[in-house]
Amino acid sequence: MSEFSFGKRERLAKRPQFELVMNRGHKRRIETYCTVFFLPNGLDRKRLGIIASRKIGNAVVRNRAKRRIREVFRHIKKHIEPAMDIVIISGRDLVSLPSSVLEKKISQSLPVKR
RNA sequence: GAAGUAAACCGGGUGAUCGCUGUCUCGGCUUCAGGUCGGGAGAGAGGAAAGUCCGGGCUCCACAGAGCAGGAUACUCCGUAACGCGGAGUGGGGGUGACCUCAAGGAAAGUGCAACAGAAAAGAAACGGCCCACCCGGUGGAAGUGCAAACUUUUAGCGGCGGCAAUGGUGAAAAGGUGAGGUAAGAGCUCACCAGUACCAUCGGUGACGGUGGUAGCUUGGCAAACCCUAUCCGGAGCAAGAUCAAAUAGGAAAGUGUUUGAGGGUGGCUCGCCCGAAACUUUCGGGUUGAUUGCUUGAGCCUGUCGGCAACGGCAGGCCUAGAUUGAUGAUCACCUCUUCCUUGCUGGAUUCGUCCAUCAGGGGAGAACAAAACCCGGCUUAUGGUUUGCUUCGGUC
Repeated sequence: MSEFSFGKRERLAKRPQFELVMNRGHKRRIETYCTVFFLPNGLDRKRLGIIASRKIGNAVVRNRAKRRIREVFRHIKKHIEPAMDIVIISGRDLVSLPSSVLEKKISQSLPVKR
């Protein structure tokens, strides 16, 4: 697997997994753009889940938000702590933000690889 | 050129890098199937994918059956798997016109409704008003008879009985309109013309209907997007349908009903019917699941040609395979091109209050590129939205 890929093994898929991270994990808000939760999972890889509710817009906007977060995660994932479950809740203003700025803001809020 | 009207088409393109989801394929590891890792090839949202408003396919409920209830539709013919959809027409209404538009059956089956205004809103009666010819009663005048009281006749006007529905500032709507005759006054009461209704004949049309001629009573209001009546159609639920596999709880406790005289279930309105059911079922308490595969994309499919048809559409021949996700796959970055708009520089032309302003062309820079994303699949409708082209109409200008 190449260093920028993002396959199914690296995703959170089920509702209980989401709830575990959001209840037990650390929470960081990045202004009005998004909210980040993270929790060590004891596995050999990190996993990402994205929530984009109907509040932020219609289906097109929600898809766009998910893709942008996924894109950022692909770029920054080699820098951050492995063995971590991460949940990102997209906010309303995230879509209008340039990706370089978004990438910087998210990577600052996550623990760096030791 | 401007304004309008109808229809058709497109839904940014190319390249590079990284990445996502299926399919096919090659190789490694493991293996009962298969899984996993890496590489390659090729595919990957829409005209509305949307709203979920109609209609169907498909699946299950019995083979989809009867009655009631309920719902939908409502000019004609055609198209279609079907429709509440489409096409072509007919008839109203609107527009100078191209064209647009119409929930377009029944109001002498019944029940109902009509604010305000108005005398009155529905078997035209009451009220105001008009008339008083006929019948009756007063009053005034005239004439006659009589000494007189009075009586008779006639006339004018009033009232009663009665006649009339033309008139009554309204109103969306007031019982055909105009003219003439007629009458006490009037009235389709009668007549002429016009409008409308019904029926008959005839011609054209598959038909809705239209043309022409005649007859009738002369005319019977509006609303059925009020109930209703008539005709036609509709069984219910939906891919979380349904099927298979695996795992888990396991045949737990209590109460009730019942074993052929049949409990209970299948079923989303009710009744019947039908099917399952020769034994279990229901309720409460307690416990446990809520995974994987399939359904799942070859279909009323798309394209091209040809034939039939005004058209919707259909027949035939050839070719093509074109998304199948499930926290839900199409994106990000960069470059160039296309379009729109703003700023700026310059040339040319025009105007000028000499400050500048307007138009065309060329260069540079910035910003923007709509509406909106499949979720079983089709046919429609509705709504949202950026453009391009073409036909036609009206008005204006030039030759």
